This record gives sequence, structure tokens and C-alpha cells, in this order.
Amino acid sequence: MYPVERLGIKMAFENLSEREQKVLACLISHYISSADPVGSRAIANKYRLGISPATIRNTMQDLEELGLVLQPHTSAGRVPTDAGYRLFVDRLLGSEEITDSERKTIEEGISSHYGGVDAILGQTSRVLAELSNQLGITISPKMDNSVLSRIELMQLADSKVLVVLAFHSGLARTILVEVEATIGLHDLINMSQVLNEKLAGLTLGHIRKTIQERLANTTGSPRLLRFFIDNESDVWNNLAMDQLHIEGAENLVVKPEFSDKEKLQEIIRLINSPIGLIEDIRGIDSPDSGIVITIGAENKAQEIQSCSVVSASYEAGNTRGTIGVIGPTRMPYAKLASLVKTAARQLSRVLKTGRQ
Amino acid sequence: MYPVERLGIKMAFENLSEREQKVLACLISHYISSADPVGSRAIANKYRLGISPATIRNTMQDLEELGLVLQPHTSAGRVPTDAGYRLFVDRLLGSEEITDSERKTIEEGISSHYGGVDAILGQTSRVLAELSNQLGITISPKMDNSVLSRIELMQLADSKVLVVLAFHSGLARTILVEVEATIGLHDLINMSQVLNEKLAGLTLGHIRKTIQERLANTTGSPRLLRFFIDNESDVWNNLAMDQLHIEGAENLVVKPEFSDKEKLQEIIRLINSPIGLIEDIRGIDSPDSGIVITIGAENKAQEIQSCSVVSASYEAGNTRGTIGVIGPTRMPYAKLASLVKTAARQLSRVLKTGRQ
DNA sequence: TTTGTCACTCATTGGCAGAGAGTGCCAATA
DNA sequence: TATTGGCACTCTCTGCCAATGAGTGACAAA
Repeated sequence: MYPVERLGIKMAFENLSEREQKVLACLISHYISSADPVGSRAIANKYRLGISPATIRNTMQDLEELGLVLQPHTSAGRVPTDAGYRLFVDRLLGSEEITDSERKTIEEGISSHYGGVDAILGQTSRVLAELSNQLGITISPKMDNSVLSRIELMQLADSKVLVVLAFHSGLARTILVEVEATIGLHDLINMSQVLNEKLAGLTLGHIRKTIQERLANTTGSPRLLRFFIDNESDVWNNLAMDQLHIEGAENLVVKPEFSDKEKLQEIIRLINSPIGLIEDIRGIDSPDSGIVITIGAENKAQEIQSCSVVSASYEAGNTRGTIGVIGPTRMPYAKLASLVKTAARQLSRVLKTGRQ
Repeated sequence: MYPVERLGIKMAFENLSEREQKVLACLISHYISSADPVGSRAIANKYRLGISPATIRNTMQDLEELGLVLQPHTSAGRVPTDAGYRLFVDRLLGSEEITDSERKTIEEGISSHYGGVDAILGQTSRVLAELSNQLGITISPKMDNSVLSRIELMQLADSKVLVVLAFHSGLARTILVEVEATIGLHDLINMSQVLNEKLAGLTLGHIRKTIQERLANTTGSPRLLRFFIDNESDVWNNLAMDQLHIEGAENLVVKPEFSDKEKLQEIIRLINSPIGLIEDIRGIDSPDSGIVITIGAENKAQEIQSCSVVSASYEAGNTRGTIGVIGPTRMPYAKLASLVKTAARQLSRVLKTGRQ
């Protein structure tokens, strides 16, 4: 309640006895695979800690007072709380290397693709979902920091112009614009050149803010220019929206945490229109590109407050993106951490070597 | 079993008495909204047919002998069979107009978008899912029949070339190709021009078959040419693969037909990698662009044999695509038929008027 | 041919007892 | 003083049984 008390609890976290740590670790390990409340006897039998169930019971009572575990009901075993997972992840988590076959799947799955960065990200989220048995997510390189490398205009049949924007990060986006009439080839090339001169080399964020002045005295197709300049068309804001790929909904269906249909429906709805989720996950980027784990209620998005997110960032040109997995808080953190880390590294490598 | 018998049953279908038709129609209507086996009393009470429950029971026995309904167990009401739905759809289906608000949603949801045809199709499947409360699906215009309107090469940083292909149907696709080194601007323009001369105006199917001869004596970047010509790179086959958008998985979660988790998982897996589904749904295109309904086991794909598909085709340039909804056989066919029909019309209109 | 009635079937529900898992507490122990 | 074994207690889960109720099939009457 009061800061002082919270501090007290914090101190207790630090001062957990060896035994309490061990019991907590065993309990969580066991719970992660069983999904059932863990009793003292189960721990005593499965892990040879050299202490009796009665002692474990006493220890578990202490852990419960610290808010690290809880009992669903009086005569049940214990289940970790968010705080328990937090402590486990921060201080008790061993490293668990991925297998050779998993590494191979990552290297083969996350590889150059003529579909470009978008296709690679799609594949990455599929690989993450498959290997983690959770939701696999990828967020495109932060568009606002992406440097526009080229902009090209292409006349289609009728009165349509296809605008192709290529970014240093390797991303390419196309936009279809309706213009007044067929623009002459010469005019189009001319306009392309001017646009490149005025916009190429700038970040999208920069372009968004200064587009009006930059294109103020430009000549060319009025409708095309208006499309670029008018706030109403909202092109630049839309371009700046990062893309999110989520795969693996089928993995959640069979998890006991989602046996409640309402809950399952809610999260599937979130997957299909993940508005807001991007900022939430991005917000937890670590500066040193390490693994970031947010647990349960630590997540801002309402819908995933009983889930955890294991994420890492990757490099793409001069900007970064984020990948990760989402699943119930009961997840194999150590394993997923090394999975996500390996995948992020592989993704950075693929995007860097230009093998894409 | 034998053709003769099948014919017998067919004849019986044709010769259903007025009363049998009415009872079947009532039974199906009721079952569609209740999802519970329908008893004779329920029909007698809800629909004023002027006959007693006992008579209805007799009629239902006849319908069961014809294979149009069945009893899950002895003391239960009746449930329609695939054949029952088939007959209902073919001969008893009234038309049910969509509401004004639904029409409005369709017209606003399926509208021009600077994301091009792909974005419009994505929106269409979302609108279909939302209004139908089932899965909404769209299949891109048949690529093999799509006429290539322009092909453009664009030098990116490093040794990458972005190939942009625009089709008459309004679709645009980009491909990233790794080349030996930076190609001079002049060479690139030159190559673009040659490619356009040799390929523009042809269907993708035509290009696939004749690409080797067509580009045989072309000069330009060897790696780029090899990419286009080599069977190994498989570009053209991949380009020819139609895109499928499916939305609305959240709608299925709460349907009693998918209370079995295995079943739900199976269909969500299908949604995420719908290999084969495209051909199945395409295969049922009607020539006259009307509504096509396939029921239960009529579907080829194993995973949707307890589902029905309501589909219609739309026009895009000089080729066609398909849209529709998928859901359990227990679906409001009349309503969905007019929904899909309206959506297909709107989609054709949007793609035609060049407002995209 | 239609209808009312009656016996019969079968899924569902609620109550209840017993089993089992697990705890908290306490006294004995090392 | 920390640990342990024992024991009473709590709570869930399962199976069983009877009652309920929806629905049918069959048959005789209208």
C-alpha cells in the first residue's frame, strides 16, 4: 500500500533465502509444464532438495506472504503470481540454449527473400510462432526513423500513378494515386527527379514535418502534389505507421489459459486489429538490444494483461524494429529468451548483408 | 449407392410435398438460429402451419428417410443434413435483402484506397467478416489471366534492384533482386524499356510459358536476366499465385460448432496457411457471376467439410477474382447470399471506376 | 389422413457420498 | 531453533442415482 511497505517487500525480494529461491524456482518450473497448482509433495518428489514436504509447505507460506505465489483455493497447491515470475525472470533464470535443429529452422526460415523486408518479417513471425508454440510477432523497422532512399513515379494505365518509396531499411511501399489525366512521361521523370532531390536522404519523420515547405514551389501534376502536401490525404502519417505481423493464433487455442472462449475471442480480435499494441511493445525496447520481458499486468494493453511478452530489437539499415513472442505468463522464459535473441540476431544479419 | 437409387432420391427431392417443404424450411430456419435439434412441438408453436405436432412428427420421419434431416439420438429433435441444406438452398431459399445500414457499411468499407487492390481486398474481407459474423474471404484477381501493364526497374542503394510490376487488374507487385553491382541509370532505363516492349500487354500465364524465348537475346544485367529467365528462381510461378485474405477468426470461436478445440485449432491453422484452399474456392466459380454455395462435404478441402462457402466472383480489369464467406453449415444462407452479392458488386464497381 | 394420447428413450441436472490432493498446525525430534 | 511427521481439516473432482423433461414412435380415434 504505502511506499514504505512496498520497499519492505522489495527488500524481501532481495533477501530471499537460498531455500526460498530454490522452492520458487522449482515451483515455477513445474507449473510451467504442468499448468496445475503445485503442491509441496510434488516439489519434494520431483526435485531432490533434501527437505521434506512439510518444510516446503512452510517455505511456500512465506513466499505467499511475499506475494510471489498464491493459492487458487484453500486446499490447492500454489501458482506463481506476476511478481513471482518477475523475480524468477530477473534473478533465478538460467540460460537455456536452443537446439541445433531450432537454430537451423531459424537460419533457414529467416533468410533473404525477393518479397523484401515485409516478406522476411512475415516469415520471421511464423518461425517464432512455430518454435515458441506461442504468438510470434514482428514489428517493422521504425518508419519514422527510416531514411527514404528513393521515390519513383510510375504511370499506370488510365489516370493512375504508382508511387514507389524505397527506404534504407530495405522496406519498399507503393501508393496508388489518382491524377487528373495521363501525365507525360517526360513530366513524370522530371517530377520523380525533383521529389528525389527534395526528399531522398531524409527520415520519414523529418519529411512528415517539413513536407509543406519542401514541396511549396514545386511544379508538376497538381493533384499529385496536392496528394503529397495536403494533410487531408494523410499519406505521410499512414506511411509512418509501423507494420505488425502476428502469427500462431492456433497455438493459443489449446492452452488452458484460453479455455474461456471470451478470453480467446478477445485476444484473437486483438491479433486481427492490433491497434495500440505496436506502441506498447515498442515502448519496452531496451537500449542495448538485449531481451526484454514484460509480465502480465506490466503490459499496458488491457487484452494481454494475463500474458507475457519476450522481445528483442533488430537492426535494419539505420533504424530498428522489434520482434518477440506473446503467450500466457506461464511460459518457458529461458527457452523463449534465447529463441527470440537468436532470431533477432539472425534477422539483423539477413537485413544487413544485403542478401535480401 | 447405385445410380438408380440416387436417382430415386433425386426424384423424391423433386416430389417433396408442400407440407414436407414447409416443415423442412421451418426446421432449418429454426435450427439456424437455435443451434439445437428442433422438435415437432417447437415447429408447431413457432410457425403457424395449421398442423399438429404429431403430423409434423410423421413428416419429419419421412424427411429423415429421404436423408434430409437426422436425429443425433433417439429422443432428440432433428438436425438438417448436408442434403437437407442443399435442397433448402436450391429450392426453398427466399431472398433476404440486406439492411440499409449494412449496405452503407459495404459501400464505405469497400472503397478506393491508396493501398491499391490489395488493401481494398483486405478491407473487403474485413467487411464481410464483420457483417456475416463468419469468416470473410477474398481471393485476388486470377493472376494468370492478369495482363501486365508495366514493368519498371528501380535501383536501390547497394546492389539491389526493385522490380515493380503493375497489372491491368490494378494489382501492383514489387520484387527485390540482388544484382552484381550498381547498374548504371541509363542501362536500367534501357532494360526497363526492353522488358516493357517484350512483356507488357501479355497475361502472366502467357509470360510464364514463353519467358525463356522472349528474353533470349536481351542484353543487360546478367543476374537480373537470369533471375527472370531461370526456372530456379521461380519468380513467375510465385507471382502467379493468387493472394487470399481471410478475416474473422474471432467469429468462429464462440460458435457451438467449434466448441471442440481440435476443430477450432484445425480451422485457424487453415486460415493462417490456406494452401490449397484457393483452388478449391476458385473451382466453384460460377460462369455467370452469381452466388455459388457449397455445403459441407461438397467442399474439397478436408478441413472445411463441416462448413459451407457462399461465394461470388468480381471483376477486376480483364480478369476475375472471388470473394465469399465461410462458416458452419448452420448459417443464414439467404442473408449471406445477398451480402456477398452486394459486396461483389461493390468491389467490381470500385475496381472499375478507377476510383481506386 | 390427421390428431390426441401414452409409453418409452435418452440427455441433462442436482444432490450426495467418497476419494484424493493439499494445506495448516502442532508436537516431537535432531 | 529449525525441521519433520502426523493429523485434522478443507476443497475439488468423480461417479452414482434419481428425477426431470424434451422428444419420439405407435396406435387408436376422429
